[in-house]
Amino acid sequence: MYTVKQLAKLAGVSVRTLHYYDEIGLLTPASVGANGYRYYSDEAIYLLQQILFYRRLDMELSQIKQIIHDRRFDLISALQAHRGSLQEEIQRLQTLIHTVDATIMDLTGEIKMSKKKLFEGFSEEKQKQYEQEAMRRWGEDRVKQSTRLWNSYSAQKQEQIKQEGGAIYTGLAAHIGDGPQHPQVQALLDRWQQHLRYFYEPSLEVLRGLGNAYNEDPDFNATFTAIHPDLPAFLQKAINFYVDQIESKRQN
Amino acid sequence: MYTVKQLAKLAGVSVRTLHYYDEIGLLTPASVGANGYRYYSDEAIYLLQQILFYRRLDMELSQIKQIIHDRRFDLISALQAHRGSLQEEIQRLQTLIHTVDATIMDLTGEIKMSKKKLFEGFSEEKQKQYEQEAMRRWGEDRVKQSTRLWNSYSAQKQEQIKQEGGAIYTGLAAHIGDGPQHPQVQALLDRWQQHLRYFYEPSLEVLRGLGNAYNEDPDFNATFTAIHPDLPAFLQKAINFYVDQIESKRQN
DNA sequence: CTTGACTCTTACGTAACGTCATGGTTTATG
DNA sequence: CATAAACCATGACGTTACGTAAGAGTCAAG
Repeated sequence: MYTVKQLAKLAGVSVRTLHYYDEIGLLTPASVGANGYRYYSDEAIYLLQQILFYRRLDMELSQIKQIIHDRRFDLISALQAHRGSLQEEIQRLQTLIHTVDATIMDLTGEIKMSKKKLFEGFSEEKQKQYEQEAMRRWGEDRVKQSTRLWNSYSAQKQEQIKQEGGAIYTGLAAHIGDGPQHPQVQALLDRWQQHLRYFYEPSLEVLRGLGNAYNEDPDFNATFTAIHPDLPAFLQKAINFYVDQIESKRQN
Repeated sequence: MYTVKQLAKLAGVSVRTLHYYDEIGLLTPASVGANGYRYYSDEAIYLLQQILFYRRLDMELSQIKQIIHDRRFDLISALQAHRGSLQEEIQRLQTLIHTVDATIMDLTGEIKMSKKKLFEGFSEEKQKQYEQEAMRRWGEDRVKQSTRLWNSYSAQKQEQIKQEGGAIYTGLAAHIGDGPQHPQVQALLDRWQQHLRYFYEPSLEVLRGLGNAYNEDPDFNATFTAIHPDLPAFLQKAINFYVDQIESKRQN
């Protein structure tokens, strides 16, 4: 038999918590003395540990109550449903982060750059729209040249190139956790630069432009976000670091 | 001038919300009539929209109050700090999901399989511990053979092999969003099977064992989780699908 | 003047306790 | 055995951002 204080200390919770759990019928003492004192049995330790386990998973006490006391309750389904809501919450937070990023960029004025849609673009109406801006930024002949270059590929080759582009982006997404300066990230940017040959002469200027481009174009943005919600911001940082690095090497 | 109802309808919030915002001094009416009615000016629309924007980012009203009313407040830093807490929350939820997964697996009895630590293992004390279990499962000579094989590589080659392994895992992590049955995932598992040649004869049985192994071994588990929190569960599903597919092909 | 739509303030409910406040009980000590 | 320290109890308020009445006053239209 344990008093509140003893059980609380054993389980590492507060006395108030035990009072509350008694109040809502989640964990009731085995007996109550004539003085009103709560006395808990050994079983309470086990139950409390279960409760604390589920609580750590962010489950609501009402649901824990069912899990613990209702034997017919389908625990697996409950856990799976809980897992689902955790996933949804993560999704929600990730879009929030994305909005915050966009807001920060908007405020710091790191915007107003080029437009370009690569592995899905270079075709149809959108292309013309991008072309105009690109011509202004990079000069008419370079753009026309790259368009000719692209059109010279077979449809199959074009598809293959697009896939390669996609692989690079997903590869970058896989290393988001490592930070933009990670060697593997820089290596992928190297690959990207090579990849850009399929479209035009891959200057660092163009690369930097692409890195900043997503912010102005919702479609471009959405493309990267679809791969990974953090990719746009990550890309920008990684490219900036990459280009700076190469440019400083050149100066030496 | 707008009454509460009018402003509420304009902004898509409840009257109670406006009352509350007035109460905490977040959005006060431009004037209050002798009858006690609140009258809001056009500026309130603009302010309210700002408030609602920050609210959508899950910021607390007290902080929004500072942002809106305290001109000296450092908005950028606040947003960055907020971004940080969102990130932390995501991290926390991801580890929760992982725990939930482990619990579900534990309950459904999808456990008790092999142990093996690949691109970080095959060295030192841990190896012996794994070896014993492996011998029981896969037979003594096969294990000894694989150990001999591994030791025959140069240190540099071993490093390279480990890196290749890592690349495959990060590749898999990049496709988590596509689901375990995605062609690219299956292709990566193909590569994995090839990769396993560096260690031993890569049977499907071994592959399936690896897929299930993470659950029993915290270290193995941690290795994959470090790459991507969802990778362990994802791997297991993907491998099962992959192995099933190949085995059914064989039968035909 | 009535009716309906609108306004106000007051206040409880939400989740899971933390934090007093007040008063009774047990245990240790002199 | 008296007293103090430690422990027990219940009650109630505070936390966040409102939702949801309740009760009462106000305004415009018919």
